[in-house]
Amino acid sequence: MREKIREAILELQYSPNRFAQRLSLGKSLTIGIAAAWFTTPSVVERIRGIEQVLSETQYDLNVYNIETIERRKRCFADIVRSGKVDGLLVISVAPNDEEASALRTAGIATVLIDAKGPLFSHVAIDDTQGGMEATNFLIGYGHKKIGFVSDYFSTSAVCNNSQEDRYIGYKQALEMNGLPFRGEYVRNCHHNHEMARQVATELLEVDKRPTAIFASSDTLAFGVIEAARDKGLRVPDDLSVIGYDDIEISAYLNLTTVRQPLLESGIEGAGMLLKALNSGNNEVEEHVLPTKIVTRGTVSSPRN
Amino acid sequence: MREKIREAILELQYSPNRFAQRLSLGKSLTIGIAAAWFTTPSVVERIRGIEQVLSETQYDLNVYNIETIERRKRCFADIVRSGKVDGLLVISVAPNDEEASALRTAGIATVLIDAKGPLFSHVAIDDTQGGMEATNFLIGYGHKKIGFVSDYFSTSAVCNNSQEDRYIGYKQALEMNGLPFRGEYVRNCHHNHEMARQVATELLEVDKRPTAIFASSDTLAFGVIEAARDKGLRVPDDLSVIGYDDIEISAYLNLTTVRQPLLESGIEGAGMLLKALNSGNNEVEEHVLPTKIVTRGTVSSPRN
DNA sequence: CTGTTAGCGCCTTCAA
DNA sequence: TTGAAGGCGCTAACAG
Repeated sequence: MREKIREAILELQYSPNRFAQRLSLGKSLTIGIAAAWFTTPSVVERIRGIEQVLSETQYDLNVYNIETIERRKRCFADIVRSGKVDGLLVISVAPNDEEASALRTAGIATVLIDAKGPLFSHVAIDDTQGGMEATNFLIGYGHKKIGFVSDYFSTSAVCNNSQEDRYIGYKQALEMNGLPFRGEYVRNCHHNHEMARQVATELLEVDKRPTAIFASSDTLAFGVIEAARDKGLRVPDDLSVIGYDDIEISAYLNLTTVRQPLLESGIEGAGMLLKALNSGNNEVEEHVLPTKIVTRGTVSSPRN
Repeated sequence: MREKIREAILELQYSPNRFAQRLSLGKSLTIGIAAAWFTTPSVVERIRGIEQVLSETQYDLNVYNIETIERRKRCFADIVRSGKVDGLLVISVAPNDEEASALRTAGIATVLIDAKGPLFSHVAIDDTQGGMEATNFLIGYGHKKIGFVSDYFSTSAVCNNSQEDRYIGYKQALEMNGLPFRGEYVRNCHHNHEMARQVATELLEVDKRPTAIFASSDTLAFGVIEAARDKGLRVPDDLSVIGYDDIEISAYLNLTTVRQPLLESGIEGAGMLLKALNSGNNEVEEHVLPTKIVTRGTVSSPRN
């Protein structure tokens, strides 16, 4: 008799109406991704990992763009109120305290990717470690005057601590190796290569200019290289440059850089969320993914 | 009395349960995007345009990834069967006849972006025109031996005719200007710069090598430039190169290229879909967006 | 203009 | 094991 039903299901191509299911179950059967997903290719790559996992699943996927602070606020508020999603993946953004507790009390399982927060499970990249490795890598080549170029820390709208963590790693590496920290070797700018070019130009005019620069993203690294080119400095002969991210174009431009496991971060994050959703428990789990140096052509030993 | 209800709504923060609404209305109140959205930055940019429009709307947004032919099939089948979406935006892919009529009979309003199809409204880019303009641009500089490098036409999984259209434009421009078409000036390869580098290398070894190459995408153009560099040819002095797309990195690399209105295509497509959804009529509308040449540093007059 | 009711399609509980 | 019924929250049609 069960058999008969099974046959009928096949014959009629029956599949349950999701909307009725949701209404009846009081669940949305949907997972949300909140991300500033148009700002950088890396976010897209993480989303790709998530999608890879969730497509094997019954869950629908809703994507929310939180590029501006206003949209971000609206998005979180909406999510809590509407019950649109059973689980939420937040990429490269840490919800503030208010948002976090709202999410928590609404019982929405939440996993942070590329961000940390005390209330939520997260899969973060060890940016401090990555920054340290990058700096150590330069030191290993014999550099002693090492500059650092990064975004402004924690831009208000959408932020995690990755920029700052890389900076911390940079400082730690200097310290570990008994190298002095010099404030004028550190520059911040908005996140595009043109701005990086400007600040790098200044940086290269400093007294006892750096022989190597660690840029906290590949995009910035390209600006640094432009600045070097402007001044007639050859890379890596006169100036070594290491980036961070390993975006697609970096291979083409032969940039030595620090790669973070983007796809994997999405896969892991989605896996964690699924587990939480299935088990119903919401212990906070912390995963930290390692970075890896990709050696290409923009780092060498300093001359003289 | 209406007033009382309004007050209560505000006071209780009431908002209707979307799932119940959907069930009752028999509508999904959702718009789907079907795209191979991880393959190229341009797709992401189009999605961004769509999102910009739809975020002002009551519609939810569901994104479907149709990177492989199998997923594509499953996606369309699922969409028609499940009634997951009221409207569908398809990016850079033309549904085949079977899929198209299924969509049609299921009454799912569909708009194609960067693709054409007789059954659906679409906003397409005039790639033939763009290919013609690029070629004419080179001819305008005095080039007579012009090569063409592109993807293989219509890769099976996910395709529109853009590559082929650009090729047609290329041929038309030659013809219009009384220039001979030479088969050995045309090369196809898979879509990455490494492959382009290989075929361009061959192309540059041809008897009476081209003095200019039109690459049907910027990524391929970079491969062409690499090939030129390998052979000690200077760009643009010894070889002019024009690309297509104007992806972000092209400005950085100073590539002369053809820009297509990516964001706008998303905005327009979403607008058309909304209009169709609201009016209920499903006349086929055809929008064609123009391309524009971005003059930078990789094209000059041929030497001697 | 206000109030009531049936029904959307499913799941869960309880009765047979 | 199988069947019947109530309810999820809303909309639409109808009655007062």
